[in-house]
Amino acid sequence: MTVRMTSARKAILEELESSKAHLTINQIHERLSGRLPSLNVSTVYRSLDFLSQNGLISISDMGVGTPVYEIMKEETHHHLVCSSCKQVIELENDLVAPFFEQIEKEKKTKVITNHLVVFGICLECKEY
Amino acid sequence: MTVRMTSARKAILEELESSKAHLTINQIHERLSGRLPSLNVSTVYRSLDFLSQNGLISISDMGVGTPVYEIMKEETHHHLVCSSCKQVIELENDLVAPFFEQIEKEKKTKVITNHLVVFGICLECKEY
DNA sequence: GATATAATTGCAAAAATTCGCAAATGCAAA
DNA sequence: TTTGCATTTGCGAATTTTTGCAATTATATC
Repeated sequence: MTVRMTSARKAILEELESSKAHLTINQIHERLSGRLPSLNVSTVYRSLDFLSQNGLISISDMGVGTPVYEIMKEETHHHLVCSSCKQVIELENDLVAPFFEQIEKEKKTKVITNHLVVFGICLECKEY
Repeated sequence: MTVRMTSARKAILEELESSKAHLTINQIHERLSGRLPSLNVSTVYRSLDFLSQNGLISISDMGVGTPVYEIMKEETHHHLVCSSCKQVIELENDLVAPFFEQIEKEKKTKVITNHLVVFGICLECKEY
């Protein structure tokens, strides 16, 4: 089983790379349809699945209804999402890394959650 | 807007309560069709959504393809899922609570993630 | 470069999930 | 208990996601 870097996969990676954003399936498909007019949605689904299985992109539920996809760089990054206003707050690696290390130590495992999403209520929403 | 405890919602809660397991939508619908023969799938979807919005159940992606639902008790509980063998390992609250407290302190937020799922590679799978 | 072959894609059909709306049903107030 | 009414449900249709299979296309080998 040899892995192929096909035009669909390459285009998806490039799009995620340049936009540096959380994109939904539809956004990805739309943005690519100019370049690859015959690109089928099912191929987008399968490609995203493949890329995430291989650690090149991350899939996350950010509470917007559908999962969002984003490029994965060396550095992991994590978010707190406000369940009320949907605001996304960054969780610095310094905050998360010690927690992962603790899990690895106590459970003798290797944590590979590259994009942790924690839900909560932000400061502004708490006040009301 | 008054909230109603309807027969569908009650049945779902009871089923999740007694099975104390992570169940998929289909499992829930099947198990309830004896009691509530005319229960429609769309009602199951809507009820699960309602119950999780109101903090009575939790929805989690445990890496099995579809989300799983489970009853929420006072105590939160968390899991480590092995991406390779899909084994589910418990993460004790003592391990997770300090992390959440740290987030709350630094970000002035209230964390309401009642079922944190962290992915990784378990001890057994690491050895191969 | 050309060729062989297994991995990937497009397409159409199936399955899963969501949605609008009229009918049914809990709950509040009498 | 009964009534009034807003919430919820079932149903059918729309939309989204998954799947099987034949055609296409990347890559390894010559």
